[in-house]
Amino acid sequence: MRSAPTILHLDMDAFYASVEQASKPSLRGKAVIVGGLGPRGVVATASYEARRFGVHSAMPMAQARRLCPNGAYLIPRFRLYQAVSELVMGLLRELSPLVEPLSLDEAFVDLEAGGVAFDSVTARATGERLRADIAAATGLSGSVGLAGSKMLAKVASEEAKPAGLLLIEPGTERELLAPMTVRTLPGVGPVTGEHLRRAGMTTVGDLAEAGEDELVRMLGRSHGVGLHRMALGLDDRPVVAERDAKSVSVEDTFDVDLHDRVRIRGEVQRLADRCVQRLRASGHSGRTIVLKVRRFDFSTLTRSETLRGPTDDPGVVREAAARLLEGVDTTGGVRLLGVGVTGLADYTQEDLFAQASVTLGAEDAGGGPDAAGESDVRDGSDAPDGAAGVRGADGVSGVAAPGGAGAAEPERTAPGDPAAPRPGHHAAGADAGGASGRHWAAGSDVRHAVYGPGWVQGSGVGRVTVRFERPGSAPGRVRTFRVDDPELEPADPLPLVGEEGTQAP
DNA sequence: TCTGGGGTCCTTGGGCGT
DNA sequence: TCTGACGCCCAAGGACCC
Repeated sequence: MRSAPTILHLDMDAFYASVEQASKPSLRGKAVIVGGLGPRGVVATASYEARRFGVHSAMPMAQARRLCPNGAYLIPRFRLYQAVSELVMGLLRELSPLVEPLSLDEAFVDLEAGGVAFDSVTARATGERLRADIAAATGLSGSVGLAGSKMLAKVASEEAKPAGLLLIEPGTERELLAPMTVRTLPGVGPVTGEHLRRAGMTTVGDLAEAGEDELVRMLGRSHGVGLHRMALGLDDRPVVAERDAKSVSVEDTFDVDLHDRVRIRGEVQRLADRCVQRLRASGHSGRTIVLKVRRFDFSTLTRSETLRGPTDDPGVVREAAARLLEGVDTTGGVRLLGVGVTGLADYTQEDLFAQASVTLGAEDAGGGPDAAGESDVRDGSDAPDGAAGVRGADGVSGVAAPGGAGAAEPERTAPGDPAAPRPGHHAAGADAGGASGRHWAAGSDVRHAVYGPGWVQGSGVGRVTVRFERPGSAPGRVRTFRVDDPELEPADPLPLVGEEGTQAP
């Protein structure tokens, strides 16, 4: 806690949905829902217009569609969000070297360390200027909270939403917090919230009054002490610019539960490969391999194995994951599989022990960690590497053969594909524009040789519907083409402001 | 009518060396 | 040699966050 409100928390308003609205003028003022479009998708972000229908983050997509049947449903375009995020983070770094990003759309900034603010007046002015700079650079709005601690700055930005700024004057925090619900405090989710409610505590003031001992008794040492301090408005965690990753993982939820053991093994191998790609891209190796399995009834279990040293060898990770899978009962079906690596080493290093222990050991009496031997160093080349690519881009493939042809692959069905090409109706993997299979994901960017830049509004029955507009333009016209129209091709997103996306009226 | 993906942190309990 | 306390590592699960 410091004496001046010089910790800033920035939270971009409905970030993904706002970026989509900025890049697609016809969606401005409309209900926009970004998230997974498959049968088991959930909402990542809903625009404020959609929230009026009761749609919110983490809600199953099917439920969102019932509440808001006329909304525009889009898959996330992370590369675009990342680019916009970098612009915004750049503006924050102009204020201070101490910037702590929490996600693509949120960050803390220590204004005092940047020398740009030292009291309420200068802090507020800095916050206002930041909001204006973000609007100018991206066309988006963010909410700003200013306070003497991270926790309070975050509470302030939440209160300021949307498109506002709130500064909490030091000395006023306890009375401000007291009437707020316990869920306001970071770390109080549905479970803890209910736990507290049953004990008669619903407001932050109740927690402050209950005292530390009572909260420790209920919630355990760490959580109890932390929560009590927060309830009193006390929080001295510093803004930390660099945070080391602690784990890397990938997981997939399947449209339909997997039963076939061979198929399950294959998916685990794919996930292991993808996980290692990520691991390597981040410049890490890791020592503990984790397999995650979510069963048909949503019960989740994890199995892990710690090697003798860190590895980034795909063969080693694949084998460990496969071994872990052998110990898991999958009868009844599996809805999600995941592979992760924790215990990360700073940078990649060839660790002979790790490779050897997996190759030789592990199977001996009890699978103890004592499987010695350090021969047989490999680079993964002896594993059936080719298998990895077979499934190709793992996009959930929205246009898969309507009616029939499904027999070849009973699992992972094509997502609902009713003929009517409603906006954003087709599931799709990642950002793929789908050049190869001529699959046009709803919301993805395209360019037509004659009509210029646009985006896919929907596709089906051999047709793709494109709206031709760009950031800053007036809402554009819609045209429909054959999915294999040679004049239509996938394109990169245009910048939201400037260059091609000029600020037209 | 269901419940994503990528993370972090905490707790509990067992095994093991000293 | 046995036993208990302690600390550490590992495994598993759970809550929470965006």
